[in-house]
Amino acid sequence: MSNEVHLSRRERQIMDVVHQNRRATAAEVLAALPDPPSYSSVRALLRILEDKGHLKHRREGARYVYLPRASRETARRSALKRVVSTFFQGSVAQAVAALLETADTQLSESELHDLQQTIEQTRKEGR
Amino acid sequence: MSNEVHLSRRERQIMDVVHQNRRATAAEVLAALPDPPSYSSVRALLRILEDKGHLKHRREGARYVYLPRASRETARRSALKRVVSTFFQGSVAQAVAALLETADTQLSESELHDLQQTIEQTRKEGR
DNA sequence: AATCCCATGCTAAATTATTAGCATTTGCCC
DNA sequence: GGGCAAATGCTAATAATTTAGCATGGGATT
Repeated sequence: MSNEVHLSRRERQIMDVVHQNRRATAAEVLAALPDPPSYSSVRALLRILEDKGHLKHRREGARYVYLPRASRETARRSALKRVVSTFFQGSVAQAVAALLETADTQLSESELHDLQQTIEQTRKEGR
Repeated sequence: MSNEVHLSRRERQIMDVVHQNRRATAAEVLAALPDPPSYSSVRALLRILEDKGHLKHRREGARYVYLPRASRETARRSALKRVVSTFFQGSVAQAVAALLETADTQLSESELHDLQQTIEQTRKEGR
């Protein structure tokens, strides 16, 4: 095993499922995986991800519920950071602009309003 | 070979390098890779990525320069989309907010101004 | 045009990742 | 408490990825 920070294909798919659901059992992961392998394989990978420190689990009745070990905030930040640095040459402003220009996302009036507030506040805080 | 849309670990690393630089030679990819393998390995992977349709190359003097086959816009959109759906439950607004709150990014006054303009325009366009 | 340097093409071997099987454990319901 | 259903632990086989070696070709400089 590479034991690096970089996940393998399946490992990443599984982490994505767990992040998307916040938490997931082996059965849930299996159901959400593309080209799903056997139940057994999913469990093996969950164990590997836990060994590597990416997941932790809690017993819940008879089964294990897996959760990301890193906080939601941390995971979000690092995912965004990667995208901004890889695809936007580090420009947060450009990334935000691209998000806003995404055609298939309908931002509600109130969401837009909130964003303006956020930006206004950011400006005032002088960052 | 999996031939799926999902890239392997090295494949992904290499695509990231190419995206970050917009274009890259084998030597440049090698220099940018973590835990760099041999030159030969990098070239093999570049060829695989080309076979899979993720990269194309141009001859430039004696060497090949590799470029993403998908347009920059497309690549950006799909990267953002994945992050938003995986980590933000599909909420673009939350993703934008998170980008703005990232502590280690200094947004200049003028960038913030531009963003406000963009949002203003988005509101006017009624999306 | 010969030579040197640095590039590529191809292929086989080594390493990692992925998979499923079987044995065992756990919880629940009767 | 016994038995059933459904979970986990472990391990070995298979498949995919990753690697490097060796042969070959191109281009610039002399």
